[in-house]
Amino acid sequence: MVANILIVEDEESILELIAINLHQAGFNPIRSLNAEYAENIISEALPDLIILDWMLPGMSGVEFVKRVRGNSNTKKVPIIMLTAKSDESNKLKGLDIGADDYMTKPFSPKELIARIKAVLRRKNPELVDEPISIKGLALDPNKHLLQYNNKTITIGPTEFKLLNFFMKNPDRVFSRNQILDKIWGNKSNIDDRTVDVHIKRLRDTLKVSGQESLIKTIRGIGYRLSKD
Amino acid sequence: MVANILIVEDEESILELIAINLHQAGFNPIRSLNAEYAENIISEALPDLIILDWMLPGMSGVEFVKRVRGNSNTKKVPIIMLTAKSDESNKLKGLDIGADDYMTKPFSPKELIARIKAVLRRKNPELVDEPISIKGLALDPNKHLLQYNNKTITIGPTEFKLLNFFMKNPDRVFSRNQILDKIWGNKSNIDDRTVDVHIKRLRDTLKVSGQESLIKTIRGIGYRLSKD
DNA sequence: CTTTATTGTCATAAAGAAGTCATAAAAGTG
DNA sequence: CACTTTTATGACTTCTTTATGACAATAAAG
Repeated sequence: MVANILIVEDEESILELIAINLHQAGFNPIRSLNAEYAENIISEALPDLIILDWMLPGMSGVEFVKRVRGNSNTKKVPIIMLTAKSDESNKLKGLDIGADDYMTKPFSPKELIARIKAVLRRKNPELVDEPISIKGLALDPNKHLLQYNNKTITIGPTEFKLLNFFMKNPDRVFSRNQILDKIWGNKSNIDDRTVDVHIKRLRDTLKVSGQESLIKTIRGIGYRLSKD
Repeated sequence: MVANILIVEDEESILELIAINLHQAGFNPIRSLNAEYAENIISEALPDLIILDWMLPGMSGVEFVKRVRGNSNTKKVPIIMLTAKSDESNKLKGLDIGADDYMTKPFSPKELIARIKAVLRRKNPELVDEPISIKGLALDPNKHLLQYNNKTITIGPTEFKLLNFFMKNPDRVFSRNQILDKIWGNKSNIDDRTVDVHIKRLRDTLKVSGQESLIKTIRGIGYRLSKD
């Protein structure tokens, strides 16, 4: 449940600085010194977010964004652009061509982390490791702990991930395939119906809190958690 | 388990002043008059924290921080920067490039110690030698003593460090690799599973106090100590 | 230089989870 | 209501992960 963040930055010291800060913030940094190598990485496994320098040797940042956005597999990956302070005009251009946010250098690592979290919260809420509470159920990803009115509930790994996902995306319906993608990863070739079984197990787990119907079945579509 | 603190400061009187104060506070000061020598020291044995003057002959403090942060072996070492009062702008720059805290000269030794402890508490809580007590278990790092209701419990060195670490970081889950980093040091190439064995030994040790399940297994993730 | 403690590793046992499937149950449909 | 489609559930097997005991190497103590 750790977010993989691809950093594309040609200046090694900055690359490393960002990587260290991401690591300390609990993310998994993936380093790339140029856009070409970054494309290889992406084609192998989709990162959860890309931090991209505007100025790159070879393929430029703009070109890279265009290509990422142009490919249906990768077009949804959030991108944060890094630009030199002077290039104010680039900001608009960057957002225009599809970046989700931008930052001017030099920036504080703290702010970078904050922006990453903001973007992830918007795009992939379940990847942001913040405690969340719904209907008396409190889930804390850092502590890996689920409590109901301060009483700890024993819960299995997959059920924990499932519940975390649903709690961070309340009131939305997800198909079994969407759930498989998010929880099992987009490479798995697992049966649709396995989701049913885990939903069942999650409901059983939640029975002790009387919240066994927290997750509703939307017939023909999938499942949904209602936050109130 | 005494924290080694490297001081990089070209003015000898200040260097000595800091060193003496650190020594009195129970730390182990290591002196360096310039960044180049400091690098040698670091390459031999990683200090637990670095106190770094901004203005140095030869390689500057900024450059030094960059290099420390740029090396994967040393990138995690906490750094406190010392700057002249006037250089307010440097403060931001220093924090930007990766310092953990900064102080303006002149400063009081007392404040310095306080900041060191604050940084260590944040980065390496287990190095701050303060007694701690959880669920009737009292651990005193200074005395290297573990007691349960005033009865001394015999405990091995590694198990002591482990318990100290967990008690200073309660309620948080740590992966085996995080634990290896913290207890064995980030250079060791020790097997993951060795952690299991030491957890087992620690649990055995704690059996006499009936606290053998103080440290919980979080399957697929790691281990956690619950403080209540 | 013995003797004793401590360490890290390994093989194996034990425990826990995961995924699949068959069948029951429920929800739509006409 | 009879029939079809979809979901819930329990059982079972397989796969992973963790716990444990034993051992050899090393360090520390006497």
